[in-house]
Amino acid sequence: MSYDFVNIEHKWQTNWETQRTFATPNPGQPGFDPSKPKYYVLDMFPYPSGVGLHVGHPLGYIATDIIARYKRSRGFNVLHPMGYDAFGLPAEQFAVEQGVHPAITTNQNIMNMTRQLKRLGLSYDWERSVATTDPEYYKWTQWIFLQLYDAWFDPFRRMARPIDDLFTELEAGRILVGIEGEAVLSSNTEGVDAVTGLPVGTRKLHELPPAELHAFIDRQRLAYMDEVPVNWCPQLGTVLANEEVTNEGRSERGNFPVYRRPLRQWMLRITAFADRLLEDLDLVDWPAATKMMQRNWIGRSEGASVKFPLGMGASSGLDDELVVFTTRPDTLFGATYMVLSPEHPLIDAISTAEQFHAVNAYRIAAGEKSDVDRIAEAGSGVKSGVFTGAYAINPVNNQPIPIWIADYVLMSYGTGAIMAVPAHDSRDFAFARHFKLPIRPVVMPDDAWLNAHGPREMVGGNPDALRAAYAADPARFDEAFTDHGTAINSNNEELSLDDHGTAQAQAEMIEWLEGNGRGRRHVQYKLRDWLFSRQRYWGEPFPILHDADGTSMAVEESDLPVLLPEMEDFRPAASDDPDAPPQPPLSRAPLAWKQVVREGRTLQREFNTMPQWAGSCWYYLRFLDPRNGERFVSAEAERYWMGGPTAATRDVGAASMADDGTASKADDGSAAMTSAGIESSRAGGHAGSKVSGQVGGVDLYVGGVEHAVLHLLYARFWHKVLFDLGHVSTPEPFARLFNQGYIQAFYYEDARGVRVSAEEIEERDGAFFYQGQPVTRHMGKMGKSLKNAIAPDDICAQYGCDTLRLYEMYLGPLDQSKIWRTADITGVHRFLQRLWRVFVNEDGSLRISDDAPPLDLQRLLHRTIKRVTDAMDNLAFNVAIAALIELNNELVKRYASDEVARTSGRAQIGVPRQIAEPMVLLLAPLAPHIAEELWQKLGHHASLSAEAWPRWEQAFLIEERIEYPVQINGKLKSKISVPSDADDAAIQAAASADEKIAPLIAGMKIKKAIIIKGRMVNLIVG
RNA sequence: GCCCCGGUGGCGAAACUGGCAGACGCACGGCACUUAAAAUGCCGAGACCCGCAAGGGUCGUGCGGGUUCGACUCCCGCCCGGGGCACCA
Repeated sequence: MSYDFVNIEHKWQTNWETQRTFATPNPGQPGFDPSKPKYYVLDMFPYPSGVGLHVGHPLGYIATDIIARYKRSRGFNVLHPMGYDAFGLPAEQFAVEQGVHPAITTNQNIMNMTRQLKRLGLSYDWERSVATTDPEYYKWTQWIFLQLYDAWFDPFRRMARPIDDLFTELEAGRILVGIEGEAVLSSNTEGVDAVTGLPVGTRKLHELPPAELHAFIDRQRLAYMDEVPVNWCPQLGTVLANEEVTNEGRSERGNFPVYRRPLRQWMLRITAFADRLLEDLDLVDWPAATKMMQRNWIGRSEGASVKFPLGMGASSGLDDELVVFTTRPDTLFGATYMVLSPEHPLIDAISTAEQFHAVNAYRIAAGEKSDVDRIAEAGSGVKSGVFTGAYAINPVNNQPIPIWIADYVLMSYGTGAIMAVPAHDSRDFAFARHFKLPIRPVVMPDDAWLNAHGPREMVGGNPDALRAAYAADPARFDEAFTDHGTAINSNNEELSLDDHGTAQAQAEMIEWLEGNGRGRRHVQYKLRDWLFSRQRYWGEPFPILHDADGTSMAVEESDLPVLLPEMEDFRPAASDDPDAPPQPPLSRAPLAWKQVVREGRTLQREFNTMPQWAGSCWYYLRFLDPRNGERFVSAEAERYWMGGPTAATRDVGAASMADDGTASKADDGSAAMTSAGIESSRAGGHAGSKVSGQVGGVDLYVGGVEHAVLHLLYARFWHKVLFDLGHVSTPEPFARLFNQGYIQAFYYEDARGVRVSAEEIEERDGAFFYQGQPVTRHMGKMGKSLKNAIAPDDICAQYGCDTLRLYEMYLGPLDQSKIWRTADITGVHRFLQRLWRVFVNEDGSLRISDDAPPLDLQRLLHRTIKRVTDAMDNLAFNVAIAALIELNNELVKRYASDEVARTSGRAQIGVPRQIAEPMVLLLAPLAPHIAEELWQKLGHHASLSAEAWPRWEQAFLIEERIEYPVQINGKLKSKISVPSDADDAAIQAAASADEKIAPLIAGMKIKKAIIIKGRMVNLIVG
């Protein structure tokens, strides 16, 4: 009987489903074993695509399945769920293309993808499956949104707290309301009023009219509405988050142009968590590249904010000041001009009449400049700009300096204004040279730099002369000196930085600025708040109601979910016009949905929907308890599967965090660096497994690197809010992250550069043809757009999914990109065929003997167990498969060759059961169907998924004799075989006596013999 | 420009903590079985040189140095490829 994979695989997939083999009980449920440790292994869930899977998609799913099966046999309670991220643009666009309602296409696609995934034999607990579009799911997405809406960020404690606590803080006078309605800490030392002892212009709770109080509270929420410059994509008919816009200023989805435009939108206050999102990366075991991307995205810079009073020419009449952020406060004496971004709001107020025309012309030109132009300009180093006619006063020397505008200063970072220090910033240097602005050196470079960048005629000259030349005119040097050095020209009456190193000078300058109320230490982040609303139909409705007077309020928890209304026309209001107003499709919903009457007042629902990312921010929590109708997840299930610390431990951590936050100067929410709690857990070390043990969370999370910032940053943010509010027990959601590589394949382009179907390519004499026409071959990520996708269904039909699983894992390390070559499948397919044949006779009977296996075979088995086990622990499945092939080759050699069959008589000789059974168990996570079938043939009635992983015994790993390579002066010359218990002297004697070695060392003196037990011998002769 | 990751036979790749480089697979060559092919099994194989042969020698993990008895592995300086960030003050 040959290896009939079609029937075997179908049989076992059906069996697993009907026997509920992989259904995983929660604590307290029947069948739950509390004595076992837990292991939560998770895939990034897919969106249900209309074209289905290609063989690149399951790469990660196969890997997690192998781990899930392996961990089960290692005695863990394994949680391994799968679901669908079904809201969002792709699903909606597919529905629009098909002209079918997205609810229908989404369900069809989910069914198709589930069928495809089940065919791969993946051991998911399908009973836990969720779709983010299910009202029973998005009810809780809305509920979490309300947690954000009903929370604020307490800068004292550096954590999210219920909004009601804000009243407490107002009553206690710890929080005050500032001039512009902003929150001010009473501990703020800046501009304190001499009479009240409080910051100037601030008011306490009882001084506020109710409407202002309401507006103030709304502005503190973690989910708030604000009019901000947003990314507006008219062709998608929606606004987009910064993370969804490419560097070229186009939409990540669809590649449509995106325009910046002020609109009132929902925002989530992720910036409040910037420092914790940054610090806690040290707690998790993630790929270095992914951590790096998150760090870059958060973009933390330490420095100072500095106030520059406006001076001559300023027409505002106010005692205005210009605040800038700098990472180099030590160079303040070198600030010879200032630059505002062209969008800066102060420009109109300060520009002089003579310059107004030029300023306006520049502003318009800058606004029309495309992002591509700006990038090109940045690359070229050419700077454009215009003088406003106004001056500011440099606070350290009271000198007036001109204020320019230029588009190399971005409104979206810092304050949209800079102090320019041309001597020590390359952009300012280029600008100052171009516009002949003064360049004042305030940091002396080292001699090496001066030599490398000085005027040609001075190279190699006297260092003193070079220094003098630099101090006299840095413009003679070919670039700005931007490194640390020694301060010069940096003294005033109260401050002398000269001769101090940069780090010291920075500290002294900040001290001076703070002492004189001219500035303060400041940490700046690139991260901006998360634009959370979309003008699309296929998303979660906001659980928010608006009153006619403009106030908004939360939908009652008991009224959740707010169902997405049935609509025939769900299409977005797409347009080519950048100035077209956003028109959320829900504004066209039936009146019965749009209007809600509460306490006699008619309220209007929010018409925006949530973005794609909302559902994926917390799905890993819903899997823990997917059918819970009372809570988003039960506390018990959450604590068990996420493995968070016990309640007692957590209280200690929270207390220390509060103490530290209170003690530090967390004035603007950015100054407090590290909390004691985080510092101490960080001290636990950097080794992955140790750290993940401490932090809790998903034990292994596998997915593509494309989510390095978007999904992973958003999910961490939500998780931290839920953690602060006491809804989850761990500070981080994903203890260990693994990014699998992509599957690449050849694709083909015809003479016009149009891609043609890779399936229909013919190869002749190394050239490629499509329908007779020559085409060129390229390599790229497998997918629909390159027309090189291969469906797993086809491979399963032809070779079986065990073969597909093995092939994908055997291609190479999981985190690398790999090239798919269907022809190469034959290698692993042969392995399974040979395995089958060595166990099973042609008539289907088993070729197994109950004889004790020979010792050398036992040793090979135990070596294999060790190798496979180590490989599994390292996710090195290619190595595990190689070890199994090697063992199988040995079995074939001994028990299946024609020679053996002829001389011994078939069925008389078979694989010893003591070898066969452990081998089948080792194979089971990788190729589960054939393993189950063989296991059953071996006489077992239950699924092998309940069997324990084979153990290797040290005794079988020890050989009687060890073969030592013998080197002379480090060069391999011979090999000797020595009893494994031989001591060094015996080994050396054997080596010296070896027939190849003896003549080489004859008459020489052995200066030194290096003998590494069990490894090698190296004789040093002279 | 800055940051991260990588570079090992014709190809995909192994190599624990510095200890026999190339396990395992593909492709390839030879042999057996076969009318033949396929399939299957066995054998061979890093490159170069010497030898009829058995065998022997030299070189070899991107390049150049260094540390070490010993380096794919550690250090310094380059080259190439992939990815990320990119006027972020």
